[in-house]
Amino acid sequence: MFKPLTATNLSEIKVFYKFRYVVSPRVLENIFDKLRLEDTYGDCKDLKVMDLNAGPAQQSIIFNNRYRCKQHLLMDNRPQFTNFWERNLKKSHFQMSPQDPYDWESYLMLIDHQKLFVPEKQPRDHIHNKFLIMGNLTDKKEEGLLMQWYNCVGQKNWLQRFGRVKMLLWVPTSSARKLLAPASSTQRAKCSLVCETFTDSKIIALTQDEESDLFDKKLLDKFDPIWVDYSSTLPQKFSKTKKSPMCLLEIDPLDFELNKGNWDYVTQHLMIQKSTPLIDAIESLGPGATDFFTKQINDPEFMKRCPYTFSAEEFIYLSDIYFRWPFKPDVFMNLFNAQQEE
Amino acid sequence: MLRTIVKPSCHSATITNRLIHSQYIQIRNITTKNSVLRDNMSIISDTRTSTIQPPDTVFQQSFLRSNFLNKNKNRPQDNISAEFKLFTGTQNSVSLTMADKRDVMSLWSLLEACLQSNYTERSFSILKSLYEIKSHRKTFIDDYNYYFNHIAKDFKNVKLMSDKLQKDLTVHFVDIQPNDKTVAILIHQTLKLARKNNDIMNNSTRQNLELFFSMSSSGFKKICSNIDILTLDDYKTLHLDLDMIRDYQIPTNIRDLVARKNITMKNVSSEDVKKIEKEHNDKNDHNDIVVNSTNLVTDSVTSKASEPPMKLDEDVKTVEKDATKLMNVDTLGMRVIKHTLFGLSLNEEQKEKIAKFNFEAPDNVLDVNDKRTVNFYEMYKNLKTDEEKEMFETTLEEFNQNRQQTLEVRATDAAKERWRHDFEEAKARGDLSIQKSLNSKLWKWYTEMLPLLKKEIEDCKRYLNKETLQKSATNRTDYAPYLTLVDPEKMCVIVILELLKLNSTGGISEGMRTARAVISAGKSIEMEFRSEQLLKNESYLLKDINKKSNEFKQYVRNAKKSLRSLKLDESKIIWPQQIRAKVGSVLISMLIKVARVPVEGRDPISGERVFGDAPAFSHSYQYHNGVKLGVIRIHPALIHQLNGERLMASVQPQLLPMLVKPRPWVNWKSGGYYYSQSSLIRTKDSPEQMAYIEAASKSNAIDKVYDGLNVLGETSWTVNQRIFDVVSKVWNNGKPFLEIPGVQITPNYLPQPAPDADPSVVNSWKQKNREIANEFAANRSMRCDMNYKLEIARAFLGEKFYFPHNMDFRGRAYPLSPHFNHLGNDMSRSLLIFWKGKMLGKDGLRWLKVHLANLYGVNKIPIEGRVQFVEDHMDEIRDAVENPLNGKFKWWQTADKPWQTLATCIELVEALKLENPEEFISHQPVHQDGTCNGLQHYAALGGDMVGASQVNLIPDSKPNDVYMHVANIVRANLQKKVEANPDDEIAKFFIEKLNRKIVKQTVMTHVYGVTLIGATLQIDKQIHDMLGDRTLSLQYSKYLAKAVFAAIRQSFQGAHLIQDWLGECCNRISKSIRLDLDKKSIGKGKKPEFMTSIIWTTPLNLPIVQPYREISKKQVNTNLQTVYISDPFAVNKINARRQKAGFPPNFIHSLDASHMLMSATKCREDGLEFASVHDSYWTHASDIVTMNKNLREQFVALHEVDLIERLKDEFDERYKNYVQISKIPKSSDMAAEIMARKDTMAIELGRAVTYVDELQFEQERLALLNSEFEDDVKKGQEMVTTISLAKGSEELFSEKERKGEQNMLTILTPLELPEIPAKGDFDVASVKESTYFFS
DNA sequence: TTATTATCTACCGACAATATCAATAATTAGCCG
DNA sequence: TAGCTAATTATTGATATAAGTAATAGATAATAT
Repeated sequence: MFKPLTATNLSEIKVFYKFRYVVSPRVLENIFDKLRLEDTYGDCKDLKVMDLNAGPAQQSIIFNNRYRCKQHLLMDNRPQFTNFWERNLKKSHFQMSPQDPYDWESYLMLIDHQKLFVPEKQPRDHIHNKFLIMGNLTDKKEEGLLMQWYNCVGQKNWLQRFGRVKMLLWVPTSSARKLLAPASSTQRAKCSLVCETFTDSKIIALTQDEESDLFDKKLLDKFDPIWVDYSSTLPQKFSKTKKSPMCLLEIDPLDFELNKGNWDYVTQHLMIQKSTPLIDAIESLGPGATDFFTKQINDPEFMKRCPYTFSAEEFIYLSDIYFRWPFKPDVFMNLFNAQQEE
Repeated sequence: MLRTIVKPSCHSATITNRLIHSQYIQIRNITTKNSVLRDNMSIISDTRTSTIQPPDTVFQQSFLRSNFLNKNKNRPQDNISAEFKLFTGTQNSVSLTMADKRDVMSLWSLLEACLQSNYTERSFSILKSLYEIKSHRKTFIDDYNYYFNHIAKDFKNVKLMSDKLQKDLTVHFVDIQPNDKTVAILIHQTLKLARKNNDIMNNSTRQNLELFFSMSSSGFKKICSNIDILTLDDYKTLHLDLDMIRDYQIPTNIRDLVARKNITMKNVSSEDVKKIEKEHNDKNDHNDIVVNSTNLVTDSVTSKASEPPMKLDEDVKTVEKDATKLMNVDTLGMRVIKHTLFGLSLNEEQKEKIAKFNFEAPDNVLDVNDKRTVNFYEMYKNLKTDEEKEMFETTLEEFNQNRQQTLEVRATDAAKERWRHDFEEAKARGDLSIQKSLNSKLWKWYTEMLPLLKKEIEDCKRYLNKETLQKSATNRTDYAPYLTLVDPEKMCVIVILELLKLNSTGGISEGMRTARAVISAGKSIEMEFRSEQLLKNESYLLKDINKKSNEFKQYVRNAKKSLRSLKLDESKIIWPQQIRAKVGSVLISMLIKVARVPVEGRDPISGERVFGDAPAFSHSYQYHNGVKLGVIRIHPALIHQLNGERLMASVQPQLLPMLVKPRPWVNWKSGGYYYSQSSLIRTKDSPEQMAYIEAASKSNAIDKVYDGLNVLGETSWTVNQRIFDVVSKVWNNGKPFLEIPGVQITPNYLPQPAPDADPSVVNSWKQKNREIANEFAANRSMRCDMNYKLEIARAFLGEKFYFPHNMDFRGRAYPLSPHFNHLGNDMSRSLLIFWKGKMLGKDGLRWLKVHLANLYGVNKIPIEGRVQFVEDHMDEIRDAVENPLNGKFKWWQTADKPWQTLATCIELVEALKLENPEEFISHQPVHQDGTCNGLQHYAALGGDMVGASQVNLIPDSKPNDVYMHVANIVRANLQKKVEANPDDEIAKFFIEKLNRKIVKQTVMTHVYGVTLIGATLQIDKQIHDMLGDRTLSLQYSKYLAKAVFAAIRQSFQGAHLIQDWLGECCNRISKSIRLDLDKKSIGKGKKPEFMTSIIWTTPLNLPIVQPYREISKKQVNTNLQTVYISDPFAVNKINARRQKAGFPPNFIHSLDASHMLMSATKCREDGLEFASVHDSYWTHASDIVTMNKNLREQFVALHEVDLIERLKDEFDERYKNYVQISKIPKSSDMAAEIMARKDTMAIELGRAVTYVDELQFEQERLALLNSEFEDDVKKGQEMVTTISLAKGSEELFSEKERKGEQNMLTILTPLELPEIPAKGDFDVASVKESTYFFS
């Protein structure tokens, strides 16, 4: 049992790098109550946890007190936090890594080279029951990394190569809104499709603010999240720009099989003109796409619909058609374009 | 009834909006259902009123030094004077606010379009809009005249016409007075009607004419000067038949034509013609060859209609150029050009005439009947006497006049014919050929697109005629007037060529950016339209003349020739960018609809090959850094057909080298090509720049600039065939050679990693492939560019040609024709030689050798050493000439500039073959380059002794090398550092490794204001291989960059002070505001936006306006997508950073440009051929000594005036009543005073004082001071404002004080520029004796 | 008014984001006795 | 048909987009507090 950090401890941290962390033990306990991780990890005695951008690590402490997992690694490369650990977590049994969670190399190093943290590889027929990823990406700028982690689920690489590894991520509420936007929502974006196609994502908790107000009420009702007050978070003093409304997502990867390259290409291009009827938008897949798709789909009503109304399944259907197109352009062509000259 | 109730306008509606709105209401009942005016103005949306205003005319009076103009006029050869002109407020257009100006421009283009398409009603409503723009009123009559001239031709009688005018000017356009042009229109129409009704001598006609003549106060002569209105017949009738105008009232250049009583237009007796011909010939003192030669030329304008379609196969085949065939030669664009060149090949008669020349040359050159090249250059070279040469050139010139016209005007026709020809040929061979032949495809697209386009044009016309009641497509309302201007056939051809040309541009490998495509397509249409207009205007004056009379044509031609150079005041109308985009997109979307290509693919499931057809183009998007980018993709199948090379289509036929001397520059819009309009200055659509140039042009202040540019344009060139042969051999080989990359069909991408590979692996794969794609694209574009160059060179083999020039905004000259010119790379330079040859002579031979050494890279040793160097390498040189590619030594290939080296080797060896090499006729340009020209000017300005000697301004026995010098200083400084600190590893490293090359780029770019990090990266590029580690090498580089900066500062102290002074001036000016600025632009309590750009005039009076402003872009809807384009007329605050960074280099460049132009003029006076590449000057070897002398003298002449002082004087006056924002310590007395005054002001006003108030008070004070009444002046003197109190604050507080102090008060203070730094001891006159100044 | 954060980084020739949605302005349609 | 409101259409401004952020580091402008 490691005592949760006190306000005095935490006041050592001066800068939060625009991130936000829940530090109230009570709120954290509530959250874990709701998560019911026991259902997945049982007694947790084989559970390994990777805690990315762990920050003040209050959540890690509460978690570990509760579940006593086999291995718990905190990763953060920001001096405010690593120094804080140095001073306050010396006696904990956390494994601390000062590497950059942003850098893919950090994981290769830890797992493949130094073998300091080696998760078990499990088949994809169930959620991984010995490996959990926790993380905090609450700065808006980290949205890119969040999307990449989501993408890793689709690619089955990075930490997701070990199986369907659950992720508990604190993310900006605005990002969560995009990710969870259902079909026919105006918020629907390509990343919503990533989320819907590759994961089962749920809102567990969120801060109440103007961002959370923008969430679709029905959606929130469905998740029935825990409302977190800013008083249970750090930093306490913040300006408008550093408010960082945030939201905890429980992300369970799904089992799926598909040609990701084609799928990416099709979704990306169609979602550019998401409110344009398919019949008009489809040609942007390549010269002659209209002819081929119209013939293959053979459903004028479908062609009249707009991409933002399509479900994940419908996009898979479209990317299957794309796959069958003999004259399809190389989906990687445009990845190499557009660089500046000397 | 007019609607009288105007709804209250909304908040955001600005002045212009309101204006438009009210007009709309006024005009409603004139136009029908559709509101034309809304349409008129719909492209005008952003309506902020301007705050860019040049100083008003009150200021201007005092600015113009009265003696300046006279002085200049009387002594055109005058040296540079310390006087300057400001060109402010001299033009109405300048004093327009920018927003108004934009409205005017938009309306102009619309007016032009509507009139050309005869939408008179609509045109009239546009006129009304123009009339409503108050600031435009003064010149409104010109617009009205334009309109009136168009509609006047439809009047049945004179009464109707004058009634219309009467009504317009009294009812609709109150207060507008007719001017001389209005009168000219009335007269012309009256005469025309009279002629038709055969009552010229009728009394009423005479009465009408007399009445009209009396309408304008400007006098008969002025009225008669409208040669764009009055025709030759009119002049004749007025002068000869009616005797209403006198001889001297007729414009001089056509007086001769009119005065000849015996020529009537109806019947020209053959005797008369002979007489004329005789007179003409006598006058020119030509012999019979020339007389005959005149028949070489047919009047192309008159013959155009009746001319049979070109027969491509025959023409092209008969005059096959005798040169190595190039790979990819069979490309579209070049065929067009070649065809036009060949298509005008000599007919039998012409050949005969040419054969009459007394050639002394091998038969193959002579025999024009042989199916070989007509190589004018060989012919010319082989003529024996100067007389014959001169005669030959005259003949060629006349012959080329028409070829030039064809080249500029008929290129699209030629392309189209070519396609059809290829299609028919392919059809004859069967379906397969059609599939294979690119041109056949293009023809098919063309035929399919044409009906679509015609239908669209019909729709547009219906819309414009209000026939259609249903809503038009929203974009059509904007583009409709413009789409009806150009022949649809031409538009199809243009848009097809445009799309093919843009393949692989903008970083897209199989396509192009949509934005760029639509805009350039629109621009091309506009250019075509403009060119047609020019053509129309040209023949206007003579349009009534009987065209059938064959003999008379010659006469006409002569008249035209004299008129050609006289096209004054050409169209200043430009289509708004949005219109270009819309026009372009409608055409492109049509092409996308019809253009298809056969394609081949593989069924992913069965694996079978599948054939089909697909659109050749498709519209799509890409993401670039998460940002969308519209692209037009080209189907890979078509890309394949283009064989990996970009099509040659983009060689805009209008912009090739010219076959005749360019039209001389006479004003800012007139010069260069004959049928495509170019502007003196390459303004980036900046209205501010244009306004100043126009003002300068109108006041005839920049004639010297024109002179200089004309010299550059008159230099005649031809292609160096021997180099061409070598280059084409290398080219066809397809392998990399020197800087020519090898042929590569597709990039060799790395295979895709497994889908579940680690992200880092995927990323590095992407990264590497991106690099591969980049390199591939770079190589291809390089090869493409080379291909252009070679193709143009090939087309112009044996031709005599010229490069028309214009200037960038600093005054540096550039050829108008892209790709192939003397500013190009080593290869294109080597392909160019002077058409005229000059005997080497003693000096020439020597300089040819020096030149060779310079090109090789041996240019840092004394002249004699260079001569010696060449003499020591004669074996290698001979080897290079005998066997350039497979010689023993391949010496030339190791040169700095290999191709030019080879060219010079050949010239030298040829000369040495002669018994007396000094008698060799040389065509090779020999260069004289300044040693770091920017620093030369800086040193002269700063009077630096050390600096001046390092850049060879001071006579010396050997040339100095700045780069070496700087490197040495750096090394010495490092040495000291090591002595002080033996552990300084970096210093030690560089003491060992430092060389000239490492510092060269940094020294060079230092003049351009390179920053520390920029220099660091440059140096890093040089050294990172030595160190390997990236972070380490950057660390080292930064260290050295600092050291280099210090060293430069050390040795060019004076120069540096100047540079700093320029920078500080710029700082202050760009943070200043006009006292009388639009107060509304200042937000409540906010700081005003800075709008003042740096403006100065060069020693040649060219006004230079730095165009750096924040750009504001808007999305514009087009048929394909929205495009994001900037509105050039938007009023934006300046970009202070760029203003500051750009000013020092721009100022220096404006000086070196002046130097060049002055030198050019001088050299031409001395009879030299002259060309320049900014700071490299070219002439014949024999003339180098003269040129060098001229260069030095002109440099001295330029710098004899203290140019910095001149600049300061100019700034002081130009920015006289400007106010800058500054900070002073709160603790100072001045601050206290200002605060106190502010408090009293606040009490006076009863509220807190704003910046606006402060400005208002100061303005009041100045107004009082300038008042006529003594009382007021006295009041003004007594008045104290916060700003008057702040006078002198800049000098009062030093930089340090400002930095150190925490508590600062922001104040407004009159703009004051820092004192000029003291000049060093260097006397610029010593340059006259400095041999190595340029070498 | 001051502290933090974003931007930009050598001149010229030279060359470029876009779809969508919500809010608001402008225009048209419709209404009635 | 005048004069009003309702309905429709056009315009404008804000926002999201993708998804390694190649390296650098220091001055300065812009923005938020």
